[in-house]
Amino acid sequence: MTNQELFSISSVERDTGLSKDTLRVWERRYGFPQPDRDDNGDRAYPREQVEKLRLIRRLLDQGKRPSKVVAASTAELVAMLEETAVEAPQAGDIGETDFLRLVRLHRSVELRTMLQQLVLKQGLQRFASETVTALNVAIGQAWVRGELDVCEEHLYSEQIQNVLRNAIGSHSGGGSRPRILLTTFPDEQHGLGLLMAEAVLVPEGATCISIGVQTPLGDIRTAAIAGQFDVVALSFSGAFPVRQAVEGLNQLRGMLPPEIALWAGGAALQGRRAKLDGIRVIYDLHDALAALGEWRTKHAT
Amino acid sequence: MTNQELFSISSVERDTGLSKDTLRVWERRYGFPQPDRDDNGDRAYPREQVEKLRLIRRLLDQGKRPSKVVAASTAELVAMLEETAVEAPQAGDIGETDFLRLVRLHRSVELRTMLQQLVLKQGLQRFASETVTALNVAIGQAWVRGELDVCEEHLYSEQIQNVLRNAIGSHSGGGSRPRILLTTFPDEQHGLGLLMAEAVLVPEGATCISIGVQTPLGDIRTAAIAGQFDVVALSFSGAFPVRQAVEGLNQLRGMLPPEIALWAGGAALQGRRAKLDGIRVIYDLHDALAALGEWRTKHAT
DNA sequence: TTTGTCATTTTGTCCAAGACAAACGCTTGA
DNA sequence: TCAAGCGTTTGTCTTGGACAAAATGACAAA
Repeated sequence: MTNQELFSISSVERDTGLSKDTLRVWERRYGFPQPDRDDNGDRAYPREQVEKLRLIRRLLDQGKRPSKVVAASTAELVAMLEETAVEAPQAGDIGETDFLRLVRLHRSVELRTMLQQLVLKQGLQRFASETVTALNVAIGQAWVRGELDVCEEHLYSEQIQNVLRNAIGSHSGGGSRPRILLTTFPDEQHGLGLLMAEAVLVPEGATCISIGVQTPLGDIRTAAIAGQFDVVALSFSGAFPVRQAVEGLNQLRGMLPPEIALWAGGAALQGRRAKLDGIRVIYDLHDALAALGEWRTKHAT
Repeated sequence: MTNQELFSISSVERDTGLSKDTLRVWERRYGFPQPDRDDNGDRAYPREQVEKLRLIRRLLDQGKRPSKVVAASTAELVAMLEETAVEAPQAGDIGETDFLRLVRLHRSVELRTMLQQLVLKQGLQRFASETVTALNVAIGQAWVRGELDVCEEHLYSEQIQNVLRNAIGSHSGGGSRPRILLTTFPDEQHGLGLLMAEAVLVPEGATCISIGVQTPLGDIRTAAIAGQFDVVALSFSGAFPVRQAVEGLNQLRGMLPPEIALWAGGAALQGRRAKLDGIRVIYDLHDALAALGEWRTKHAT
């Protein structure tokens, strides 16, 4: 499968997140990718094409259209990526360069120490809402520039998780209200947003229960009712199709009893607000605090 | 997509882990599943067929052959599953019934408290190597019996992760040897095994760095060398195809410099030992301790 | 009894080209 | 400024055939 420098269509599907069908139809329509064939007539993708596909994937996630990018040259793709790169919000007390250096050099222990010190210095809430957000952007950009490999991205993600989960754990709240259920829809894989939300809400005394990613709608409803939750909070990464998010949210709103609030946040929803009756859209992590305040005002006994 | 009680072929692929191709070819060959069709002529799987597919998946993971199970009735499947159900190892200080009750009732806070108390009482190592193992089995069996839904499985997994990560974090070792890199192969999604291994090894003073799941082989090599690791440890869940594991391990062994040890553990490897020259197979978590001892003896200065 | 080789099923994945609905982006009209 | 209409783009689903890798079973040799 991973022989030498050639990848099967399954490997490419896994590595790029593009379905086999999509890969085949792009080849037919745009002439790219154009894999070799092995003895069996099966597609065999050279490494460079797979890497180009990853760049394309990135651009699609940013909203570009396939017809504009799939046929473009690698140089053009890189140019587009650097053009659309948002300027990173300042990471506050952290030298972004130093940070990236630690990730790139696999200095995992130092990386973790540094993150933990930041938590202590800034407090959990500010760390999650500002620093982690900024670091995510920095990592994303470095990835676009080809400065990181998969493994380094993983390392970063693991260490952030460790630090956040540890810090959240030490805030063991006493079960006060509201009780918030955190999760994502079935097609969403990224769970870091949930952890960041938890990090902001738990210090305020909310009881947060995360049930991880990819929960079917019916199960969310069951869990929310059985667990006597006050709020169900969903997270959507930038890659999540907006349409699907809106549709699913409205459907879930109809399934939940009206006394359970529904919150939705994440990159996919930034700038959207229409067609979401009865749903509180969370625009950033500070806004999550505002939403919590609103809920408490409304439910003050 | 998830309208009412009907699921698209994509949803079923996601929920069961069976590829679209497999679903279609089973329908052609064995007459099951036999989905309805929507207005567009697309397959629309009723909920009960999806659930039956999950039972089948479970049996396949246990080594049954598709021809024997795909055409069988639901009752027969359940019978097979209960027959092959291994008797659960005793969970030690925990009433398994009590535990399952907490998961099933979504008493997440109590669940977490109970787990944390167990860690304190048993110590992290015994907790990970005995209790968590037993609980995993209990959860798996309850799931087969249809007593749990996806969401409850997620809840359990999240809470275990929280407790383990917290406990590991408080053992912050001082960077002593060996330095162990923990990860899984690209097709492996389950990361709990990594965390359990970490929980056993960290209290012994090893420096464990987990880079999460699904790391390409080339990246593992790069990370191992760049991070100056002494050991690379891989985890394989029961669902992982043995053949692929052995092949990948041998390939990785060839890519790594000989001074870096390679350890492999997890349900998929239990009972295997052939064709793994230069690889230390870890049969259970106690054995991980033995492997650590061996390494230290060999590298004593 | 165990071990190794061979032939025979079984089984998952891949291919091709066509079809179509949903989403997009544009223009038009209020 | 927003809503509605209309081509165009685009991902997913379809069918049926093909084939290699894996599992099984039969048989011979150590």
